[in-house]
Amino acid sequence: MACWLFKSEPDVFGFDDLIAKGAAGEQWDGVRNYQARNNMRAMKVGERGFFYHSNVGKEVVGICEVVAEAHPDSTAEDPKWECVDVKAVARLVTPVTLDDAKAEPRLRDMVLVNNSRLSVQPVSDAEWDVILELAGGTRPL
DNA sequence: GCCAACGTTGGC
DNA sequence: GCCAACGTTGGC
Repeated sequence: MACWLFKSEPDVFGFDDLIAKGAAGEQWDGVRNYQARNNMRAMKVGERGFFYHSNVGKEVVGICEVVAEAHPDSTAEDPKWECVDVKAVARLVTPVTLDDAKAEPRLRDMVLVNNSRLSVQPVSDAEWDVILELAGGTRPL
């Protein structure tokens, strides 16, 4: 199973906002970037992703799970823009900051470290495990 | 608030 | 199809 990373500004839509949506989750709308859209098209129900807070915090705070595969983004005028639905599943015990990720040699090639502008990113299995290790694991919502 | 990096647009 | 101009993102 592939792993992912979703970026959002907590001022606009943070992890707590996703938690508030409950088990039904929420569509990850607003993406207007082909690379990010293509990443969402590749997602399968049940795959998990990190939830990263950009600008404010600059840290990975939780884990979410895909509950609906890519479909047209209802907030877009052009149906070429698609999005998946995700729900929150767990918090990280300790958020992992961008600085933490940059300081970790095993995350040298992580997209988060190298391409800060991509809002939906693939994460390798190895990177996934390293982030969880740095986070000290997860705790239930 | 600034600016670098990146992606998209549109003129040629 | 190239590339300059422009807009946006996000770290600092």
